[in-house]
Amino acid sequence: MSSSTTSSNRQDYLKAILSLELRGLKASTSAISEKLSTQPASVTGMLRVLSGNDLIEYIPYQGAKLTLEGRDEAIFLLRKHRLWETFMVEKLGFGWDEVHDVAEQLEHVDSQKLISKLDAFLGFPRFDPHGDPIPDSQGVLADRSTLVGVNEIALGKTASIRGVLSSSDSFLKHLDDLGIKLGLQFTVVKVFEYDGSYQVKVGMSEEVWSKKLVEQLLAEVKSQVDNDNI
Amino acid sequence: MSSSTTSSNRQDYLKAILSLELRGLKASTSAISEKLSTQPASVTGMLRVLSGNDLIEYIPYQGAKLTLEGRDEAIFLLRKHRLWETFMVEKLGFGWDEVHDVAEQLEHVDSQKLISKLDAFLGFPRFDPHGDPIPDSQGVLADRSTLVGVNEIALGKTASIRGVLSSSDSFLKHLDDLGIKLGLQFTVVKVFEYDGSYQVKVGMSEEVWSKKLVEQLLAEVKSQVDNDNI
DNA sequence: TCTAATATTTAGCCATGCCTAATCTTTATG
DNA sequence: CATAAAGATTAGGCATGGCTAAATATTAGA
Repeated sequence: MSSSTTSSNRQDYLKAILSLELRGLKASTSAISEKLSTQPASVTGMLRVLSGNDLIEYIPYQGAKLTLEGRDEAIFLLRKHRLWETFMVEKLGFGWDEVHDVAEQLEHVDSQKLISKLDAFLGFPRFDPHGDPIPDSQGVLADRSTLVGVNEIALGKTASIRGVLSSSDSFLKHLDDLGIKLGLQFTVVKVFEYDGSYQVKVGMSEEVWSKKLVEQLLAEVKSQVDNDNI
Repeated sequence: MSSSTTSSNRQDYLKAILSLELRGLKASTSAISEKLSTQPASVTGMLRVLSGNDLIEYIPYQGAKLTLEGRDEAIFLLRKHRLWETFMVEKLGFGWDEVHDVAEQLEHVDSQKLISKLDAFLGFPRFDPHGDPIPDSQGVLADRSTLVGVNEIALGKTASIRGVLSSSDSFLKHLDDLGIKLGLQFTVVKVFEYDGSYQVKVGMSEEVWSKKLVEQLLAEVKSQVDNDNI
């Protein structure tokens, strides 16, 4: 189906390197080893292999850089991961804090056709349940700058949740407990400062969003690079 | 998620053994090796391992038998395989001749919860697109004896396609070409003998079902054991 | 700049699963 | 029942991808 011949294992390395590059960090041996929970010595061995396959450029002691080919493959993994997460949340009713580990497995299923059909089935979503952009079939990432923080919404306006800036399990669980889901429509009822930060009261029910929640939602879009859901 | 700790590789062995047992054959070294396209010597090695894990009973030169535990695991694989196939055909619009290989990968994804949610999403189907029964969450296989062959349907009656008795790619492709899909409703217009076999003309369009098709659909349910879609 | 701390690589090993060749067992046949 | 053919197992390797310990580079601090 797909032309990929890279093993699931090696794909994990490509993902780890992409994740580092996306946030502007150097893909050093130790950074990769930490991401994958392997020993640095193991990473060195794999970097040699990936380099031999022209998936990365690797100079000893200097870290790794994805080649175009390696980047394409890593982006496709990202696409698969985020489409599967979207599927699980939107269609199967998973909580968005539950889907990462399973998507981690699903993304290694090798079939171009499966993914393009899944994409169509989901209505070609541009963002996943965490609000992270889903690469399209050409590997292009949507621009998230069209999204605004909750604090930017005028009083009385109606909007809906498209994503969050942190995908820590505890935070997502917290949102679930508050009844806040992806796609939820709400009206801004009141915005006020509290304890040096914002509180936003919305019309979806009587809850006042917690301070922590608002902080997360207020964060600048550029802080997104800290959130890799890869 | 799932309690399974059996590697994908070993799972393939369990599936192969189940497939043989379901059709009443002995799970001999050579039979397994043929199913998996490995060398007999490799099978011997793996049977030792599986036996050590109490997934099979293995007596050298005597073949393998699944233990209860091994059988449960193999049945769960069958369940996953057939649910994924159903998903791909019913929801994603795949042809039923295209889904086997991908399901082969998807079935190794390890999450009980994913499968029970998928099952619910599909409406707890009892048969997959090939008409093979899908084990329920308790591992119980539905009884296919409620299905009847096309020749058993009285003239003028309406029925719908629930499955076929052969899942060879060429046959499924042939059905697709004729516009015959799972769930298709039709009315029996005419049944007649031709060249020693049956032809059935149905009201779905002007096609006369081909001799080969009719033979397949006429076969007795008990011949199902020849058809393993595992 | 020289050294100490940190990062990286090399060397040597282990486990998983596969393979071929050689050596049994079992089964089938005269 | 003896023996050949067929089937199964053991022995010895190979590739992948991990690990630890030891050696070597790089970087940071005095």
